[in-house]
Amino acid sequence: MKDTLKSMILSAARRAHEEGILPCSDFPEVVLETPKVEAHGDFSTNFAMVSASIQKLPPKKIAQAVLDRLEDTRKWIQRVEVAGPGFINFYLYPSAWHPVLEAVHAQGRQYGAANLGKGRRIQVEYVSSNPTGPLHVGHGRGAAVGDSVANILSFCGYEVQREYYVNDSGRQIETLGRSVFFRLKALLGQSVPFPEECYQGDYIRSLAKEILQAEGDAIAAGTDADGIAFCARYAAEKITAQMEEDLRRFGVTFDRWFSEQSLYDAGKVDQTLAQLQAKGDIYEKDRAVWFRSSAYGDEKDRVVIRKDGQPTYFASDIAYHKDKYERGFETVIDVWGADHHGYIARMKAAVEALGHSKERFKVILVQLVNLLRAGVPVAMSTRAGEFVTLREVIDEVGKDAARFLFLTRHHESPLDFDLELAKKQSNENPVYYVQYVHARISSILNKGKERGVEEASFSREAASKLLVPEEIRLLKALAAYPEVVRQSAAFMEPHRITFYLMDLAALFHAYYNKHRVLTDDPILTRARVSLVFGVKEVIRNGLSLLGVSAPKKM
RNA sequence: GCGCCUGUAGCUCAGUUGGAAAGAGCAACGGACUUCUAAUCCGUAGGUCGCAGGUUCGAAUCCUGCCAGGCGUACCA
Repeated sequence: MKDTLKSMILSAARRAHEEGILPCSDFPEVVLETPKVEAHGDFSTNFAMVSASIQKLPPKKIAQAVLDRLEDTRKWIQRVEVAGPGFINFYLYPSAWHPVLEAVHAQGRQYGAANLGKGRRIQVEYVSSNPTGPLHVGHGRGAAVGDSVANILSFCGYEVQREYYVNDSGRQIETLGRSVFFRLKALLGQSVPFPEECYQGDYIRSLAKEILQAEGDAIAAGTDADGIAFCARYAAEKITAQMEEDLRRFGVTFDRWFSEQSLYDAGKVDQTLAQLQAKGDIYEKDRAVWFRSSAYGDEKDRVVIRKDGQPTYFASDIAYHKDKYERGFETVIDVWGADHHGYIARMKAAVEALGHSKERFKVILVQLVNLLRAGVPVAMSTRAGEFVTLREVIDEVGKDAARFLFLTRHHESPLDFDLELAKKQSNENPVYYVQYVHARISSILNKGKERGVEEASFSREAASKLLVPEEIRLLKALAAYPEVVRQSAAFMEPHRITFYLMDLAALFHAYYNKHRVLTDDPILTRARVSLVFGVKEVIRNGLSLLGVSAPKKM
């Protein structure tokens, strides 16, 4: 609809030019927007104001010239006016909105989909928490954002792969092994000191107990080094499996769990460093090996091999990203916690040094989550093993409420997550507000079916009965959905969907309270059933992009 | 010190990428259930968009400089 109006405006302007009223044949792109105030019409364009400097004419004069030459072949426009400093405002007939409903009915689950991606391959990597402890709330936000971005991109025509990078190598895994090993020793009755840098949480003791029961004798008989290595492998696998299960319950599943260790096993870290070395981007200084990231915009060079000979995390991360591009992804998206933002410049530098455009690497930074209970901050410290796990949050407030609340903020603003609020089944909790629309409409449709109303049918005759302002508002909102999805994909901002759904829900609840869907007039009833069915479809579609269910009953 | 993010109603936050008079929810106050789900709705009240300049027809939005908060600034990950 917008596109049709845009081309109407442009051809009117061209005619004005041919008639010699507008001197210049150069026209800006027509931007149509929905005014904030309903009194300013259904659509509005600043075309005349933007053209003013090119045409060297007052905006109002240009607007009038365009307005006089509009050819409304579809009979949509009830009234056009020049307003304010030179806006052209369009007031449409209710019938202009009826085709929207036809599109929603025809496209169903696909309504709102776009083909921005044109099948291009894109990878979203998210969560990627070290397998040294359980997932906590902060990871939950990253999971919700990453998963939703993946859903949205997939809905918009990208071929999306979801990946979890498992840091199953290096120092922190060794620390994990030692932590479990020392706890196990203690269980064996040996008094050993428990180093401060080791993980303190209770889950370490549980793991030690498990190993003791299964492999206790072998561990006791073997060397400490073997014992630590065994504990490390066992614990990392076990924790990874638990994370996978937690995420599954959170509605998040990955196409691939990518092991950091596998990069070393396949010699890919060495290969990658050799490639950079061949380009002259690697050098030795102070007995360590450095990557010349400052040549690619980073503030300084970075160590890739420490002087003790051990590669840094960054070294394998470069190899990992090289591997991603070799797997054929055109764009690679990493979802990181905001505390990693200092890492972006060096990773971008690495991507560029590997010969890929920086544009092909994007980072979504997700800000911290402050966990509250009834307004009081809940203390969290990973070191001390005091934290609220994602699993506890899911158990306490449910998957839907948690995922929805994580997406009620722009991902770059910090989020207060209140456990009590999340559990509240009231207006304070937006997830129920939106889901309630779906449940209410489902209920209406059931009642309608009992009375013999066909739910999914659309007819132009019936649709023409949709005339009250609340109905037009709903139709306009449905019409806006595809644009919201596109923007959400373009900016990788799922919260746009969340806010759209809350707005649509508000419009529906207002309509519901003012008008009855099932009336004595069969044609009007059919029209309204058809409308609310459309609303239900869009609510369900939107919620599914957020990974939230759309219940038929509440 | 430098870098990134954030400052919008009492609180929590949106703001269509530069548009018209600034938008919700919560909290406060007053109303609406014999009706398709009241987990809902209607109404009232609430603002120097951190501050100061600049860019132009027009700024919460872009630029510069301050102020405040968070995070980062490892041969940790």
